[in-house]
Amino acid sequence: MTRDYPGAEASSVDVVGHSELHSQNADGALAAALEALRGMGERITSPRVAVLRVLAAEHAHLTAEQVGGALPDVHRATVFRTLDKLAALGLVSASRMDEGTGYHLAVVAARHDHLHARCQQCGRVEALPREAFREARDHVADETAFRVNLRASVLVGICAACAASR
Amino acid sequence: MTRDYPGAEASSVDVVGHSELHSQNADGALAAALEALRGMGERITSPRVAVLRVLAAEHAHLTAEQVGGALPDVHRATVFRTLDKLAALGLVSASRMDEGTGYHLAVVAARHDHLHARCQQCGRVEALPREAFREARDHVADETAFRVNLRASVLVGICAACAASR
DNA sequence: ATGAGTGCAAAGTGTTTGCAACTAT
DNA sequence: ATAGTTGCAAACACTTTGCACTCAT
Repeated sequence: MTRDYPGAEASSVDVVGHSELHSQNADGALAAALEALRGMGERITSPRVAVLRVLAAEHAHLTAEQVGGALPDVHRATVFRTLDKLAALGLVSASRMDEGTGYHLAVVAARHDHLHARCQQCGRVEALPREAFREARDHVADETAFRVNLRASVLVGICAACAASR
Repeated sequence: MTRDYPGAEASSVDVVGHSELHSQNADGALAAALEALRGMGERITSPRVAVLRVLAAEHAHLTAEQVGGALPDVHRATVFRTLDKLAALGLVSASRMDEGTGYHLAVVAARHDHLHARCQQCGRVEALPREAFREARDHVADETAFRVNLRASVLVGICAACAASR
């Protein structure tokens, strides 16, 4: 489940302190995403490549505006349509954040098996180990019958950097 | 900390299966909120009373649109301004949900010491016991230095009703 | 060649703001 | 009386849509 696409050689990572790692694998992830796109019979167009490249380069969740801002030559409407499509195809995962909908490459997300956490102060989204919350989730499921979906949830808090600077 | 305002007589509640309970205390909570408003030297106006009444009646998080929809005689701009103000005063708590910003009475939130969970299917927000997640939060804080703020977080999952109906 | 995908412009949403009238204090 | 609030309308930012054209297949 972890190595099911090319360019996944550096798989065993700790979930936090990840940011550097992604630039290393960015093109691998990009290639993988394009491969997947092609495999699904979808067309490889320059806007799609561009959007995927942006998402592959940044680990953080990016809003449509941020993606569009990084790609001045791609029309905004196309950015929205492309992100929607990629999300529908399952290639990127979308989650609602304070600033709008945030997108990032699903392969990256799946590989990390993480949980999203957004810093209330700086707004950055980072990844937390999901296992830590599994027990709590199961406990809650037993007690209340509500089944928490950790993958889809976004926790909120204060990141290490912001905690340090105050 | 739990009984610090009038109308809080039914305090010891399990956090789930709460919906009925709120209608009982709705006017108590409303009175408390108005009392607090007054105490802060704020003016008691009919839009404010109306908005608070709506929030006191419904336990679920309501969006500005829902509140406004319930109050056709209050101008939308006023609904937004009122909710903003009440949130700034700390009388209502605001959290970003899929459908926009959700608001509910802070006194209710504080009393319940809960954690928000939104059903991916029906969209309803319910409360989960917060304690279940404390350990996980502390564990994550030790390991990653990210301090999860459970009060501000909104988990996502499938509620009991939706899980049953499929 | 041909239909999916794109760019553009225009229309929707949901939210905010300037200002005159109003009203709780 | 008077400062804080409201209603209105207009502005806003973000997202979606209709349509003609382009380009990957």
